[in-house]
Amino acid sequence: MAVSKKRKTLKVQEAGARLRAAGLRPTRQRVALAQLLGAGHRHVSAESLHQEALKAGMPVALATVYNTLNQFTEAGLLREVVVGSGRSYFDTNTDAHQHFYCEDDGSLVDIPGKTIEVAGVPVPPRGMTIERVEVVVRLKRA
Amino acid sequence: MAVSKKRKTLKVQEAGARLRAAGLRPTRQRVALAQLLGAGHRHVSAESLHQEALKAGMPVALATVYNTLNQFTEAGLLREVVVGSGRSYFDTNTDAHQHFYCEDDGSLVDIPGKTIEVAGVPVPPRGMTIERVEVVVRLKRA
DNA sequence: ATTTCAATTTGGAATAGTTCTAAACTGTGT
DNA sequence: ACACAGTTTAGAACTATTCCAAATTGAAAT
Ligand SMILES: [Mn+2]
Ligand SMILES: [Mn+2]
Ligand SMILES: [Zn+2]
Ligand SMILES: [Zn+2]
Repeated sequence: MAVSKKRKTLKVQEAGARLRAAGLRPTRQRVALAQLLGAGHRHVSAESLHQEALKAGMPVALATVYNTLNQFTEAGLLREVVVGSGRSYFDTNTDAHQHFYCEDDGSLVDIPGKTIEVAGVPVPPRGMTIERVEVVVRLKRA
Repeated sequence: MAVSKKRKTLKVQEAGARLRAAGLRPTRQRVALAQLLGAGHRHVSAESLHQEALKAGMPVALATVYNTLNQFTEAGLLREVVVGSGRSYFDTNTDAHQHFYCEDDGSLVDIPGKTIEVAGVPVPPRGMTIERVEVVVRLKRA
């Protein structure tokens, strides 16, 4: 029998609370997406999250998924990871950590926060501040 | 008076030689682009290089610029730097070095090769090899 | 020099990811 | 219940890039 994996989701109540805490109105759609994103560390694309919501019986427009992911990112609930032209992921883990990225299959794998050490980052040009030091370890099939 | 900056270009002869050395047929278009790219370290987008070629009186189709940049990259003459969804630059400096990237204006600035030190890169997942460790220092206007 | 043909170029169509628009809807305060 | 700013939505629009099939061309062979 084809056992369909069921991902653990947050309770509506908790998702709503997180949204309010971030200053976002807990609409039906935002709560649904927050529920899907809320449990565990995940890397999603707008398209993949959209599919997931539909399958979970929570219909949401793709435009809303984009809006929501951007709002969550601005609110600090998500982090955006850019790996290739046109391929950008949203990461539910907002702590400092890095990624393996495999160009062949587009997969993104976490490297725990304390693993990689970056030293010697120079002072930024006048009038600029460092927002983040991003390390992506690009992989190829051996 | 508006002094139009004239960028130094390679001689046709030398551009041709580089192409042959890389196993690429020195067509008129490829020679023209190689001339523009050949002198000094540069960061170009397909669109910016296309404009530059037109202004220099070397008409080339945009599709050809894309083809050529990709071929040059495969041949090891260029390196591709991905900074944001849809924004990818080609770098004439293929040596190991890193970049400052300013999201506000899309500018890319070199960080010399030996400046940043990355330690603790973990062993890649089974069946994969590390192709490159990419460090991008993301900046915001202060 | 002429011939030949695979490699290359080209303009336009096609694609993919994302944002925009303006009308419909809904959460929240009164 | 009412009002309205905030939100959602379908579809159009946009941007960067690749694909296509026809025309051109570099270089090798005669
Ligand atoms: Mn964004
Ligand atoms: Mn490419
Ligand atoms: Zn991650
Ligand atoms: Zn560079």
